Amino acid sequence: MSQYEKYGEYLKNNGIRASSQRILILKYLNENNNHPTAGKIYDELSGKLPTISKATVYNNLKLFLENGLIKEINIDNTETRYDFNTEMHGHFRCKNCGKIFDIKIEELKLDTSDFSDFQFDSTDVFINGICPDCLNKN
Amino acid sequence: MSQYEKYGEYLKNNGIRASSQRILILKYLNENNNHPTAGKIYDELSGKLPTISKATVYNNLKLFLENGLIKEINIDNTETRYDFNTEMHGHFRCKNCGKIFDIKIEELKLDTSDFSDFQFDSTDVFINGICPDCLNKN
DNA sequence: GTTCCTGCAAAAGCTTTGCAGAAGA
DNA sequence: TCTTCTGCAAAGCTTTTGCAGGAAC
Repeated sequence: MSQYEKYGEYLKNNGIRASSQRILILKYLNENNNHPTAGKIYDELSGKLPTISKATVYNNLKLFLENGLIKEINIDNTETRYDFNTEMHGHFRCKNCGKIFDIKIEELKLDTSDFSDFQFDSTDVFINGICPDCLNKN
Repeated sequence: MSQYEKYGEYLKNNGIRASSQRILILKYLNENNNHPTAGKIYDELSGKLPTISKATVYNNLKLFLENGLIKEINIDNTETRYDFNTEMHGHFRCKNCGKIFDIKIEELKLDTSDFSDFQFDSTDVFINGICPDCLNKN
């Protein structure tokens, strides 16, 4: 089975029709752990499939998100980033250059005494700071 | 010293000129722990000071943020929320109604072995889920 | 008096939506 | 064949910017 077919199967197993656009978007997210924005994904895929539109990218990212295939990162207020990886990790964001680094979480304990009737779906940890490259420049 | 003068002093102590607009914005954030958006703050203040503009609200929120007077919450991708409180707590957001609740963090331990040369400025913990009110409705 | 701020309007992003034609099952 | 998706363009949001008049110090 080709890479292409593999992603198609994966989509169908999740109840999503397998269009070539969807396969390309999913493949990109899986192969590039760069926390890309929708715009970045669009720019990259335009090279391979020039007719693809931004609306398709946005609509399908939303669809993947609703089906739990990907994760949303709202560490920056101007644009949403996406992440294929689902294992528990935090995100460090450099205030200066905007680069994002994965950081492993060893332990997170919340006081849930007032939240017994709440349904918890996901937890995100965001760290803001400055990366070594930017520290050296200043 | 009046409430008004108190906020003015607070601003000056932080090297910021004390305009009536700035005092109102800061006062609103301090007295309302609702994690308001810029739009919400503008709407509320328009009642007291009809001539205030959205640009002023946005510009001053940015200014307060840069000076560490307030905190930014990017739990939702469509709009930025603000928080006067600086003590360490997480934010629970209901996926259904969008309401935000403060949640106390007992412990957070990160694996910083690969981050020794990074400067850490702030840490945010966001939890997504569904609140009891919305759970009961469905 | 000098500097900085406000308010207005317009612009600049990111994201969503309506609809006709095309592709998937 | 029937349903669903794509691509285009336009619209809808939040947020930022330029500039003349006004307020703070």
